[in-house]
Amino acid sequence: MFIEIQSNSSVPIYLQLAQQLVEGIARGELKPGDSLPSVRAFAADLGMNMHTVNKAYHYLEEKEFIQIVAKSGVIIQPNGIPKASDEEKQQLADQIRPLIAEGLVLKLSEEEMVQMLGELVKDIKEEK
Amino acid sequence: MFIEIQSNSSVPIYLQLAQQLVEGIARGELKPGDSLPSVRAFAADLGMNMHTVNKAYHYLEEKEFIQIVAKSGVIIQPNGIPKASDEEKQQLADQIRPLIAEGLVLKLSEEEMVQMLGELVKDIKEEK
DNA sequence: AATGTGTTACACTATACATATAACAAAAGA
DNA sequence: TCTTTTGTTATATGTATAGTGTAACACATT
Repeated sequence: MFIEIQSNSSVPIYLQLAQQLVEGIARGELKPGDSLPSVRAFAADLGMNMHTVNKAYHYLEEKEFIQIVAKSGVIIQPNGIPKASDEEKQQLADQIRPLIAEGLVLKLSEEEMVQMLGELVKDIKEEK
Repeated sequence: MFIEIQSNSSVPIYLQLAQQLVEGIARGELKPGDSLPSVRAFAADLGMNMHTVNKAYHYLEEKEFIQIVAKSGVIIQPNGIPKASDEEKQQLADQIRPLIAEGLVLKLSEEEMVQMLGELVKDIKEEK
């Protein structure tokens, strides 16, 4: 699992970390029950602070993508991650909506945006 | 042009305003050359501060969606907004990517995501 | 001449982000 | 049992963003 953090990005590094772990799960590289590094070990590995890793972990726990077992460790949701609820779909739609609107303003057709989506899915699923 | 600001949202209100103006442009409700309210009038109308409206305007100017004519007023890009450059497409893709990954983790198929996209396009384009 | 415009400059509060250090209590391993 | 490791909690510091408030400036517009 290779993590790349861009310190100059406007995306907070705890979020970058969480998002890349999500990609790891999407790619199947991180499977249910797999354990993640301890907050201290991961922080040292990535050259960031313990609390920052901890924040990424809690962000993912909030989404129920991982389980944090106090004083033991962190694992990928062992029972598997259930299919998106209506609420989760709505949340995703709410976040994508302004980006779609921007695409429309930039005169991208629906077909072009569908193609972009397809390329992203392909790119995420590719082992790299 | 009806603007609805959710003060409890984690999305900054200047961004909410900018995004809804973008939707207005995408919908064709705001056409090239149309003038926007002054920062003071808009702020008073929306119950927010002048600087907050100003921030939204500069956000849209940065994207070249509007033109700010100093000491005169603000208008929608009069020459029309050009089609997305490769860089703009890449920026959009970078922003959508983590959302697609999350969708995949939530076991949404590519088809379901394409359908979601289609519904968003339809919804944005609808006059309401 | 008066009004309206975006701009700029302060000041202030609140929150988010990130780091640093330290201590705690319980699980895990030797 | 003893030691290490674990996530948790607490305190502190510094930086940046968000949002509001007030005021003045210079230039267009009317």
